[in-house]
Amino acid sequence: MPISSSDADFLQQWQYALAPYNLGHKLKLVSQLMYRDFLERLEPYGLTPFHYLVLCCLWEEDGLSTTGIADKLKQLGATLTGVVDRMEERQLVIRERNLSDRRVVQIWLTEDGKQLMKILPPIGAVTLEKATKNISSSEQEMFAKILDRIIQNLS
Amino acid sequence: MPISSSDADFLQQWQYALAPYNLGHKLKLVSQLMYRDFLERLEPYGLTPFHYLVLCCLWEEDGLSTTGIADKLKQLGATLTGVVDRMEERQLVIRERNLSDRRVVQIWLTEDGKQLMKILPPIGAVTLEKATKNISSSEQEMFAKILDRIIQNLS
DNA sequence: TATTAATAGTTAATGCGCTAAGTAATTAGC
DNA sequence: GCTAATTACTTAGCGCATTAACTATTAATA
Repeated sequence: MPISSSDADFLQQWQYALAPYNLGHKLKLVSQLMYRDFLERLEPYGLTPFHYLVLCCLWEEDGLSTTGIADKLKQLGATLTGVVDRMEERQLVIRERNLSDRRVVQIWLTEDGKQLMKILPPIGAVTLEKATKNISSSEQEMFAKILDRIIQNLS
Repeated sequence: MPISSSDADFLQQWQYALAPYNLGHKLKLVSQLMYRDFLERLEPYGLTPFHYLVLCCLWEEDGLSTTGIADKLKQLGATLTGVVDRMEERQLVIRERNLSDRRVVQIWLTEDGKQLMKILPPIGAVTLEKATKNISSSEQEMFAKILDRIIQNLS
């Protein structure tokens, strides 16, 4: 049974909500394309974009708890467990139980993790600049503000 | 060894590239928040946002090949294999080898898959409207155009 | 001070998403 | 018309991401 013309009319009505045209899919795509580009640039270091996110948090404030990082990045604790496991294997960080509250696990940069502070941010900037090369500062600013509003709307 | 003031200066220089403040992370977050919201609304149907994407493609053109869908959604073929596997298990689609080119696998909607055309688009629209409730049409239009430019830049 | 509730973190199961390698089938080049 | 290259798809292995259930610890309360 082919799609009838009344079905086509129905779809037309909702076109703004249909992939691959809708905003949600475009956002997914942009996020994914930036992920792919950055992942490729990180490949020589055996790191992932998520490792970079966690390192950024720790460069700003070393010794954060698992929940502290999860909150900062708005990610789930269960996700952090796996990521920090792999970062610990790669000797980027070490885990340490907080003595005054033994439920808390604090995460500390190793010397390797600290050294990457000089290396990774410029690499992240390359992906960012490739993505926004023909977009003016004022456009980028407006764009970022709309992203913030959507984050508010859905949080 | 605490972060020294010269390290702090260095980070300052790259702040636009550092999570959780940079554009890449915000884009990831928005994409993720829309995914979560939509996934929750789809839960009663046992579907995922990716199933919706594939269904949208087939509602527009039934019988697309695996590669046809992958291209439309800019996803990798290997990803589609798994997603279509699960959609076939849930009897949303069936796979069929193309007789004139037996490398090609065509994907056809089942009756269930067709029926969802009347149900899912309004649900997707709810997530979309929640995300953009306080964003004017002209802002949304500009926003979407910037997304398209970034997609071009990274494709 | 026992009991209960809340919090921090982990584990397990499932579903994307990536790369790399593998299998068939088809097309191009000689 | 044989060989080599290309194309379509699948598989396997690993890294997120989500939910739900679970352990350990701390806080709240009767």
